[in-house]
Amino acid sequence: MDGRGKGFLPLVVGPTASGKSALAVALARELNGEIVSCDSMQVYRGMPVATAQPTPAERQGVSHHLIGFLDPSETYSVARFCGDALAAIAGVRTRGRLPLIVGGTGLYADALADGLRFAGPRGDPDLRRTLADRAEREGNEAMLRELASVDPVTAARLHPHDRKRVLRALELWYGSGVRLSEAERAFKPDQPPFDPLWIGVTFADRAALYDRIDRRVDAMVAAGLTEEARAAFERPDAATAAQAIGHKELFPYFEGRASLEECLARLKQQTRRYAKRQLTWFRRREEIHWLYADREEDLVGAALTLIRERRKVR
RNA sequence: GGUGCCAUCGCCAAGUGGUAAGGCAAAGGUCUGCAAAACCUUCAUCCCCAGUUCAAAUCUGGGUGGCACCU
Repeated sequence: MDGRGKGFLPLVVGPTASGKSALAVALARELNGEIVSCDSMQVYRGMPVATAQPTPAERQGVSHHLIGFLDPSETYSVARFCGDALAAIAGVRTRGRLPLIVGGTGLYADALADGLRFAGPRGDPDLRRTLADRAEREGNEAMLRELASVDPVTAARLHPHDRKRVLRALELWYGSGVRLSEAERAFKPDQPPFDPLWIGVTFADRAALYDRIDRRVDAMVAAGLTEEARAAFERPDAATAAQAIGHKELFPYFEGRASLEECLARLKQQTRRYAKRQLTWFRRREEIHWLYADREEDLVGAALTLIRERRKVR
């Protein structure tokens, strides 16, 4: 044993622009660690500004994993992330270092920390498309009714407008004869693979967070966001990458339908809403030790204390 | 100073006597192989005062504020 326990896994989470990345780098330097990003959009290449990937200067020599390694034409998913993250973590441990998970994609963080298994049936793009076409013609209500006849448990908790999830459940049933409601249980392992330490970073004052977001968008523009977005506009990304906030908001400007100012205002607003959603996601995770960037006099010190105390206990 | 028009939630905006549409924004929430996505919920008694009326955001008078034009 190296004294820190095989499965010890600190996770730094929180809304965008809260200062997660900077904190993580400081921790990594202090603890001989490497960073494993937990961000569904930073995985992509060609959008470093929009997704706020840490620059070489910001990384301060600390190794970062799962950032900018994937072509935007590829789709990504929780399942792929878990596989990639597990491999990255193993690599960091091999080097005798401490892996630090950092990122704002709550679903990914949860899935990784809880050790969700995705050994079951994969998605079926063709079937998915067929179902989507049917939903278009027959309506959401009809699709939900159909789901109710094969998987009443899942159907009961879904709203008819939530087409994405209704179709996903149907896809699973028609593709593999598995009910989503039953597959769920199989995902969670009895023995969690890690001993996670959740550290949340945010601002006690919501307005302060929103202000940080606005300023960061301005900084992105200064760093070349417009040029980056124009490239994406001219060569549209596929599936997952196209969902990122940062490029698509500027498209109306390129199309001459709105001013740059209007688009940037929209971009800031979308980012604020995203931060709000992140907050609701993480808030329900009670184990998170929250640190408030606008309250804490020494953020890094506070986080280090949390980590060292946990190690002592073990 | 005069004349005219206007005054409904943070913004836009329906409603011309019968008990306040809608959109945007905001807030709260959901979330298990697209999650920076998708979805759900909540959110005004109508500028103020007086009057007419069974009943007024809707009519009348006065006040206040804004816009336009005139001197």
